[in-house]
Amino acid sequence: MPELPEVETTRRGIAPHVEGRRVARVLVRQRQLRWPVSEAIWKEWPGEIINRVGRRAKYLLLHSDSGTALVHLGMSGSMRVLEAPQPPGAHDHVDIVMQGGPVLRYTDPRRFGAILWTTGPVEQHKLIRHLGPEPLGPDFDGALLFALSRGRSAAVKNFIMDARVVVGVGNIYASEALYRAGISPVRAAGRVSRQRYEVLAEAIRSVLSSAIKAGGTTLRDFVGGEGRPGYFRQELDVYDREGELCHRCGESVRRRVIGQRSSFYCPACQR
DNA sequence: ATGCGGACCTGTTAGC
DNA sequence: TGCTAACAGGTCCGCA
Repeated sequence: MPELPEVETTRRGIAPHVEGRRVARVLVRQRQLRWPVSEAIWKEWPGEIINRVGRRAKYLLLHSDSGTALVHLGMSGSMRVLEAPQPPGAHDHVDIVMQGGPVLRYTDPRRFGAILWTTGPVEQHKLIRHLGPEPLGPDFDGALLFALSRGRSAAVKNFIMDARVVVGVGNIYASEALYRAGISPVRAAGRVSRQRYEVLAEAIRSVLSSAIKAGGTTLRDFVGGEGRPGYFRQELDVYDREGELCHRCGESVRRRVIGQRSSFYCPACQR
């Protein structure tokens, strides 16, 4: 699924096509996603102008005067712009038809995503309010990671994937950032020094920024807002490279399950 | 408060 | 070739 770079790629891809345009109608073919698609999505949204496409964590926020659509892509979702009509495939659950023609098509085979409507301040929404800082924003740094990690016995990989600590770091980029920082993914979060958290915070920022530049990572089926795959896969150092050679030292990359998720690391470079 | 496991759902691939 | 099991980019929730 889309982690932060893929969601940001989607945001940048769709924004120019929908900002300032009016929603003509919304077609919901499959209402049952992680939660049922909000009724307001097809009852209240049509007629509204999408003023701005924002993002908080992995949520896309389509702002209108009377409310905001929250879109989450789950594990397997994508949202892209169709300039010309195309017949829907099996997992094309929702079409947002814009006045003048373009269609925002939401696709999600596993249906772990969500499309919800909210009025009132988005930052107070139940799914948003508990979230930690944006990793590319001003409130995230090594000092924060250090402070929040004291006394915590959980693996540092799980710690940086905890959205209350920092948002947007998913399974791919957690492994990649820990590799760049030279920290073992299984090390207890509370046993990483302040100095090493500074390095890790910078590694998280750099890997996410580079992935955004590449249009995200496509492992199997991700496409961005313009329908194109992301090219960061070529730049991955460890993720999905079990048995292949470490780009830095030549040791073979290992896979290990941590917190029920596959993790990849170099046993020589990461301590 | 923290940490863990289960839940949601479908598709692809590895292994027998 | 065909069946089965494992695994996949997320994250909420309930329990210990």
